[in-house]
Amino acid sequence: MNKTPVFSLAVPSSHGEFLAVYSGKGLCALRIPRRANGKAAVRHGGPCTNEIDAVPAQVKAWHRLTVKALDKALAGQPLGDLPPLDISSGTAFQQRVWQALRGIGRGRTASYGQVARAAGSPKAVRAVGGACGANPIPVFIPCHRVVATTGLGGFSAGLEWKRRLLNAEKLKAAN
DNA sequence: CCCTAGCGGTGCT
DNA sequence: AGCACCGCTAGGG
Repeated sequence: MNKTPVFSLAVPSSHGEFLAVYSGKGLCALRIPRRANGKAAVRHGGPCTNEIDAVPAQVKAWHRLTVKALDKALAGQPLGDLPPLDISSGTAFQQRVWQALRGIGRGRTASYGQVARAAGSPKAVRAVGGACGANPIPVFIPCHRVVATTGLGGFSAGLEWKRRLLNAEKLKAAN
């Protein structure tokens, strides 16, 4: 059972503690804290099992980018440099969707149908919802920018978060 | 406004 | 293989 090492590191933020998970290829997951208000929170599934000094330099460098970018994101500002995003855990369809999500600019939104088209499966509208829900790197892969034609649509980490993220970047985009 | 049917991918038996 | 989910949507009362 010799598997690739994975490192989980906490990401402090103004709205609670996120958890970043790194594979050998880059950031492979970003967990949003339970509570939108960031008050209590921080019971993410697994503890940060890695001793800080056991973390390779490259992961540390990636983590610095993550911390900074998350801070920007919560402020609705451009993210700047990101670590490489390792989305290899997804199915082919999911990866296509996640890739398409990255094309939605900050402060903009797209419908599930638009994303389905962009991902090359125009009728897989509902499935896009599923792929968004399975997005392992929310915020950086902006699934929060996908909204239903009738309203907000859903968000696995809680609609408060979706609103907050959209709101933050909308205010900035309105400059 | 509230149905309803149709849709495609995913994860379970 | 089958089946029941769904972060959906367009169309029709």
